[in-house]
Amino acid sequence: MPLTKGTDELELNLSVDCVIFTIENAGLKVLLTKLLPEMNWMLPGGFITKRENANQAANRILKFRTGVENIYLNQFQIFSDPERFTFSLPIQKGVLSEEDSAIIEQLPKRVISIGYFALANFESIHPTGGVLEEESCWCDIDELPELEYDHKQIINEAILSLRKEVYFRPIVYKLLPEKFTLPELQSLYEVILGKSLDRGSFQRKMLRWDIFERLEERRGGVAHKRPFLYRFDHKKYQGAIEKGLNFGM
Amino acid sequence: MPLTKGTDELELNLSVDCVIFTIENAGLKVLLTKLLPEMNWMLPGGFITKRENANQAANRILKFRTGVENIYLNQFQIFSDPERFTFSLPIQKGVLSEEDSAIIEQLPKRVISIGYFALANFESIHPTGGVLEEESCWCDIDELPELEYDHKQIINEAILSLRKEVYFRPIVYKLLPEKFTLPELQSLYEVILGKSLDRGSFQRKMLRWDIFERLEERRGGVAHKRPFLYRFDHKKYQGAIEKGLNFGM
DNA sequence: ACAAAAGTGTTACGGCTACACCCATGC
DNA sequence: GCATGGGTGTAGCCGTAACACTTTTGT
Repeated sequence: MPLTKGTDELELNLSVDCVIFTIENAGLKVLLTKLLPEMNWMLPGGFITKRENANQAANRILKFRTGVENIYLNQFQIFSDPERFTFSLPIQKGVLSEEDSAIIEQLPKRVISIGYFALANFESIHPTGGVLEEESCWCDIDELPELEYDHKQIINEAILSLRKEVYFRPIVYKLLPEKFTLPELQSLYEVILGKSLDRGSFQRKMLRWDIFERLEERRGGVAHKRPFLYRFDHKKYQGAIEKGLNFGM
Repeated sequence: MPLTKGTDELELNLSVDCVIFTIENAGLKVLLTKLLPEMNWMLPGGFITKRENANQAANRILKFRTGVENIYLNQFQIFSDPERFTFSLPIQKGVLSEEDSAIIEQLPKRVISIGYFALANFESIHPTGGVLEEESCWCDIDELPELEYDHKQIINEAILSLRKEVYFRPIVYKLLPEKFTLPELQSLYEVILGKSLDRGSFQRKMLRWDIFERLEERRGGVAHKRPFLYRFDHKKYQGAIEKGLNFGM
């Protein structure tokens, strides 16, 4: 697959980079990709096309990388340093098509990037696609490798923004499957906020918000009391918003 | 003064627009400018140059428009609709220099803009400068005229962002002179949040935060008890931050 | 039976709201 | 003296943290 459908359809100095978060094994991970084996890991991203806005570009890239639509997306910052984009891709005959090489040589020296973060449920996502048969992996935020460009900075800013957002909006459930237990939700909050929470207080706080629907089912297969399953309830959430409820942690 | 110092120094599809807030007569105002009499009012803004990042551009524009440096600035959103920039400037011989006309004809059809809001103290600002001897005015946010491009939308988003920010960070003092009274601070909060607050509770909350230094002086010339003057204390603020104090309203 | 973890009850504390009261000032 | 508005005191409510206790399950 060629890098683009044709240079003239892209805004070559405007890109979008996505920090896609997920939870796996009680750890907060981000999706990284490697364009070529000789390059460092980087964030999934791409140029904005001439006929879409930044949100549309981010959604397109997310769908391309994860196969999932309607993921939670948040535009959190712009990275506009004149020197941030130092394109180190080795241009070798045989690795890139003639067309792609020509495109890369035409790229401007300066690209500003719009940073998005996304929340994805690990089970429902299958990182695929990407250009040039590239690799991709979920990487724990405490074990980031060397990254291309300023992508490490982008991830760090994304984590800060995620925390800030989580501190006053109940968005973390988007990292979980449709049905989840309160202990699972709590462990999620603990990972993201980086501190432990009291179980009793946490449960009561969540239930007082009254935005989750408690199901009849319980999670089985555990060597202790089986916890109830809950599901996010959009109607209840809207109602709570209208009442001016405060979701602060 | 010509529009630019030379087209090749600008990123012609990247602009910055500033929503500069101030308080006057107990009303929240924004600074608007008019490039030419035939045009609608618009936000102060400009293209990013090749050697600066977005923050530097916003600071440069702010200094140019207000004469003040180190104003509080917050990058709050990007406006990237492909159709948002429909340049309606009437190009007439005699109004624009040959050079400027040539520049405008070269402008790309699409410009994305990075939205900033700024908080300025009314007394210390003297809106000046601007190109083409243009007018400028402070306009109440409840009485906005027709605006060029999508600038009305940008202002509305800026107001929302300002409120959000104010709800959990004590930044409003930046709209006041160095020394201010608690009632002045309260009236500011009331204007921005759009609701009235209890005086007693408000004062105690502010004092509990312990980020303002109470001076010996009082505000005179009033037909009632003279209120104390306060000053924002950066050291105390840093201390409060480190203690994890919550500045929620 | 026992360990492990879910779920619930209880208490104490702190912040917030609402209202009352007192004080200082200019007219 | 009086109206105006700043400053402070207080009682009640509510959310929260902390901890103890009970319940349910798999081994």
